Amino acid sequence: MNHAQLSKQHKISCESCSLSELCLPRGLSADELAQLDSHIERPKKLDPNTQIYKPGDTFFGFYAVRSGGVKTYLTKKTGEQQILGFHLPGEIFGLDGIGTSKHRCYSTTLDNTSYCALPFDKMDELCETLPDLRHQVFKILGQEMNNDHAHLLLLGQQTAHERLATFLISISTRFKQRGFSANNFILPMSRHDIACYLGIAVETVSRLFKSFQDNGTIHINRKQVEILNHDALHELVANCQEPEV
Amino acid sequence: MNHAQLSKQHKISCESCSLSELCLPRGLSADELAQLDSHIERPKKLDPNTQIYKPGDTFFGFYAVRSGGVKTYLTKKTGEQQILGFHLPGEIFGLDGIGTSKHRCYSTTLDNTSYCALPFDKMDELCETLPDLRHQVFKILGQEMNNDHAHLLLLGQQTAHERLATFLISISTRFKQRGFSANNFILPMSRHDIACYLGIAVETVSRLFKSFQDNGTIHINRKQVEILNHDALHELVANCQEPEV
DNA sequence: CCGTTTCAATAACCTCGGTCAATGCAATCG
DNA sequence: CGATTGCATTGACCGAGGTTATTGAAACGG
Repeated sequence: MNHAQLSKQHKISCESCSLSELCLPRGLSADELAQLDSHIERPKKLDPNTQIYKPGDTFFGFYAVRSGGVKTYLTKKTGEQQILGFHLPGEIFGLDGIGTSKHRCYSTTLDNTSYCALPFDKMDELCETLPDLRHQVFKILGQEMNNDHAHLLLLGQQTAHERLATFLISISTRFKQRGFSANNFILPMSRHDIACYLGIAVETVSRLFKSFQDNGTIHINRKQVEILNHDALHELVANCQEPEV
Repeated sequence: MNHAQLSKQHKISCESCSLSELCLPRGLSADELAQLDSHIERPKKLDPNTQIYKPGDTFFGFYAVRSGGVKTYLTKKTGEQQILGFHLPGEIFGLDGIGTSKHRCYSTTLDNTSYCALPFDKMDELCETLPDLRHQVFKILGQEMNNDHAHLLLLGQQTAHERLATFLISISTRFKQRGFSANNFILPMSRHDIACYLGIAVETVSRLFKSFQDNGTIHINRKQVEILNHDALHELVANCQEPEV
């Protein structure tokens, strides 16, 4: 992203944002959007590996990734991380601590990253007068919960193969939603981060990427992934996920 | 629980409920409580192992356990369960599906169980006029999220020993909050359920209970647990949890 | 451009905990 | 009360994946 684009970005509103259909404004009317918009703090640009908040910090409110990517994670006292989620453009993060008014986890950029922000108090006020926004907030909290539940199923019941396949499918799907190729993309996170998200060792991630490559399912070079056999990937996860209802 | 107690229970309100400080009404004024109360459907009594809802069912709203216990879980296509949570008296469940208006998981009683219920639509209406209730709702959603996050840390980063110790401490703490003994209680769930919650095999649960008993940490007979060495249990989990902030 | 650092890949080894199978033990019921 | 059923325990075995150590390959900084 060059400087011209960036400075232009600072002037944009939710209304003109290409991510609005994936983000908080989804489903709001023009009038509602305008009210929301006026309280949103416009993109802040951050370097890779920058901490946005840490446990104990005062809860702020909604953050929405605008470009780049963010990881949220917990640590054990010994330092090992459990990554709770990767957040791509259009996705909301920062809601942990909505219950305690203090953050419980860490949040760190993966890449050059910019995000928009909406303080919880403003959101709360708006919720009083804008039922659609209130519903949207519940919806986002609900999706967050559903993501966590799927992640619990992964960590509790899936083999390492299944976990990595699930992960690749999830990333691929989300890139596609954002208008990028579903079959050719660059992983925004390190092997270490993938391992911490999936609850396996880095070495296992390496071995499995190699094994997926050896049987022709994917081609991978560093962070560049090409999915060669979409069906093979889906077969791997066929029996380890929630049945469709 | 005998019939006299039960029929008496049907007449009670949130105001007179001994669990209200653990439950949805927590922190509400008398007036707010009255408004909330009028929309709450009073305890329904269920047999053990009764399904309350399943994936695909229309989302109802808030359920609060009044007596007994409830488990919520996902399944893989092959049938294996991942238990997402055990819900003791005063705890809220049923919020999965708040995002999609359809439930995503199963919910089943562990025991003879009764619960109160508040339809989502009523809650939503009340949220418009009762800021305290709205905050309480956000708080409950946040706690739910924090629980899930701690559970993710457990499944992703803890050994089987640590998982079982964490589990025992959690149950013990929650019994204590409810006015029961922290060191002598009856597990409301089967070995199978414990295993599914912790992401380990039933056999491992048995072996670990035995090993905890052999080194004098606990005494266990079927579902009856006595914690003999509280400190030993806490030492086991000392390094595998989120540091206090 | 080279030395340093960081991240990823590979290999050898080993252990935790899963799987399979048999047995024990309680509760339930005809 | 003996038979049945379902849950829990125990033991033997073994393999997926963790651990440790080494090498390789980009990225970075001077």
